[in-house]
Amino acid sequence: MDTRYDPQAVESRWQGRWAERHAHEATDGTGRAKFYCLEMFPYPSGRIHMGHVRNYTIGDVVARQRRMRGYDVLHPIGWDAFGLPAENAAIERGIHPAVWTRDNIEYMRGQLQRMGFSYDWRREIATCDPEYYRWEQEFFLAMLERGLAYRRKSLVNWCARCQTVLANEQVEDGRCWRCESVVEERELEQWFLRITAYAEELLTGCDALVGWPEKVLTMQRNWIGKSIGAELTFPLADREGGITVFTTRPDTVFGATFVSIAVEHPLVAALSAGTDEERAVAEFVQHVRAQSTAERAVGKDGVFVGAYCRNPFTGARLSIYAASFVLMGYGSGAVMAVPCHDQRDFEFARAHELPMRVVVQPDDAPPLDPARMEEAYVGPGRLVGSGAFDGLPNEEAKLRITDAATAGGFGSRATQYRLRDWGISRQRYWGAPIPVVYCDTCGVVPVRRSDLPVVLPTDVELSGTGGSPLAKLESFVRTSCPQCGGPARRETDTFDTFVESSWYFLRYTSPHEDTRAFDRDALAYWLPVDQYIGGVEHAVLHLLYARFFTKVLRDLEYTGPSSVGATLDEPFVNLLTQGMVIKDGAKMSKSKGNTVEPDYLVQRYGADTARLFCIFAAPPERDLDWSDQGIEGASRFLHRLWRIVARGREWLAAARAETAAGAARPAASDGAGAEQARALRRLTHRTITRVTEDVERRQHFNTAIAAVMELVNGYAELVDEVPPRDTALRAALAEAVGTTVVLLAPFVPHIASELWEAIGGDDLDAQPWPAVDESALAEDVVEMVVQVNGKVRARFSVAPDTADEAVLAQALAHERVRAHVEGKAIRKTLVVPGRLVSIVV
RNA sequence: GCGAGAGUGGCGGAACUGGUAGACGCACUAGACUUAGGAUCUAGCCCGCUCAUCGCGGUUGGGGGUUCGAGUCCCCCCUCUCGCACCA
Repeated sequence: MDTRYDPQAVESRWQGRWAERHAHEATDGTGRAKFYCLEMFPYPSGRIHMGHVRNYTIGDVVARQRRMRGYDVLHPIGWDAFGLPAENAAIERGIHPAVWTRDNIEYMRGQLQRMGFSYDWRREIATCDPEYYRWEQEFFLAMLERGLAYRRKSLVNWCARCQTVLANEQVEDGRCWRCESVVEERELEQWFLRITAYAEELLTGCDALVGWPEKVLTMQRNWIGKSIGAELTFPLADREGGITVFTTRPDTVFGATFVSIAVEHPLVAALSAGTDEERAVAEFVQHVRAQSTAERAVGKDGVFVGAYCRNPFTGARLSIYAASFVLMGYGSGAVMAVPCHDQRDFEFARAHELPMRVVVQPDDAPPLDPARMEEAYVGPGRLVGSGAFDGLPNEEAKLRITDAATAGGFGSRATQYRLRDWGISRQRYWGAPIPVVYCDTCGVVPVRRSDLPVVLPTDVELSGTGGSPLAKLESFVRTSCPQCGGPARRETDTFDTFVESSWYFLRYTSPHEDTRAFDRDALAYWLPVDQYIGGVEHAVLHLLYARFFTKVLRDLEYTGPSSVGATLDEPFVNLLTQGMVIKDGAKMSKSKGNTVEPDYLVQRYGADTARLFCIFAAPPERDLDWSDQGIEGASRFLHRLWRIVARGREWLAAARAETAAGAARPAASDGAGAEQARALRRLTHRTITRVTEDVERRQHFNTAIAAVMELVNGYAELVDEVPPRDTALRAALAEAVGTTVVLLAPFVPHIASELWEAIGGDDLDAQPWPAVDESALAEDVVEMVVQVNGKVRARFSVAPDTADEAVLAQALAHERVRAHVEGKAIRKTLVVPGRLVSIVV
């Protein structure tokens, strides 16, 4: 063993050995408990960044530690390989997306391997492989059959110059990111997945996700946005029909003084037709519709449509306004306006000089006067001016008024969700084809399952203009109708890439299965994922879609009861969302030019140092501040540990062998040596306790490292080339050093393996996680703190089992305590066993 | 605006159930070893008073409260970060 630590040599040696031995492959049920550890798979963008290093290091620590704990661990990796950057590369540099993606995967795979991540490489998948996406096409067909997938017109961002649809991310200040022409909205037929059918289950399911951060659950709940209220129909005045509104405040219906409807609402044109307002309304509608969503969010404009409706409870005539802030996509696209009890309605009413009625009076405040109100009153209270409902607390009135509306036939209870169905069509080339064809006689026809996969052709021309390259590829577009055999055209849109990432974690359980999507038994054995780790930026989209897909695939019976498992309702039991990597106060990103290249770190310091820094510098959920000195510190620790072990390796190995052989120990151990040995063993076993807790329960990996450093500090000066004469101390040192190496194995596996070998250990990968020797933890003495009036005045040692009275007597006898107590009356004393004595004078 | 999270030394961060605030690391200072070192080792390192050890006082964004005891619990306020942003 060299006395100098050479990370590159150590790392390539062990990485080679792991690959040879297939060291980290899951074994699929050998009677051991399973543990599925998963990190969000990367997009093959070219090279890994520090965010990946951090994410995958955290995951690797968990995976390696659970393996040592005896679990059968599944720790897979793959590539979220479809997506826009590949197309951009093609357009800008003339490289085919498939080639670009494959090359990136090759390079990044090498990078991940050089980091020493313990993946089961046999299970590697890339979502752009037809062997992968064919199952997704099949799921889509099954969803189509069940009405869970459907087609309707919807608005897209369209660049007329480039002749293409733009993703929201490609619209910058309302302009095309590439040619800077103004982006238009266009209505296109799009495919949707009916995620709203699962809104309620996705919402209530959150309650069971106790292993998820509260933050993420809150974001999901808000995203789903359930509102309970009522639908009320306001009959039109002077003509047939009515306007249905959704409200969460049916208790305020007597205070409604007008009705606002969305500019897209079909009644806008119908009602204004033939009135004096017709022209003004048309202009307003056109004006608002030309605005971007952002512009629309600013103003609270509206215009009278020239017609009236009636309050179904009072019969009062209410004017109808077309208003910019009413959304066609939520509720019924119409709202009853109650200026006194809704802030937007209040502002709108003031601006348009519309009447205001107070119908809820707060209990403990002066009565509200509409003329003097400065803002709407939205708090609780009792009803006034509400006919038969006067005097009711408003919460109760919600139910009573809704019941009355139901009885009267003009209303009902209603629940609304903010969640919209998921539009999955992308007018993009580099994605999985949507497996349907369009036939002039039969209409929309699904591709036969036996004809799957619909393979994405590679012989396309990518110019970035003129629409989807698939649409121009005759050999792809022209096909025959599966139903009538006549000529038909293929769908040229591809799936949103979030579709691929919604089920990849299921596929890892049987990635090479080619006759069905999943081996049910394998899936039931491995799922759910025990620990999922990724960036919080996926808190809503990916994590919600994945939950949705899990439930859909359950209902389509792709997953489900089998010999080894029950129904899979939720994919991820525990979720860890790691923070961003920050440098110079901003997230590391290419555009800001503040990146640190993982390759550079590996070359300069080694993978173990990079891993150690990521783990040690911050707890995982917090942002990680990059620091050049921090990585030096991590490197220094590993070099120091190397030197310590190198210094004593021969006798350490011998001492370990002796202990393993059960050789008699206590022979040559004097009082001082025995005392030192006991103290060291206490430190060693306390460290095992702390590290185990930190890794398994608290997931505070940074403090786990701190604990190991304390252990090393505790024995560093005792390790010398010459072994200590005392055999007990020698054994305790060998144990301490061995424990250090084993505890560090999940974090810095290469150097740990090398050091383990140096001190005579065999296969570190097969080494169990250290067990705590409870007897070693026992303290001979405990330090007691004495507080006088809450201030620490003295400390002294006692045997841990000393009676409280004896402890108190000893505390009072302490000279420093006496100095503070003398001449004063003791009002109260308190003994917290093993901790402190509190005296109040 | 709503929701969530966070404010602790010069810095990253510890302190888990209310019980020694500042673990561990970085930076810094002094010394040792050295031709030299940005290597390594030893010691110091929250602030103030004190020559200094001892000791005393103060200190977890600010203010108040509960308690023998509060970074931790409760109330009010301030600042920052993230998410959703007209959702009726």
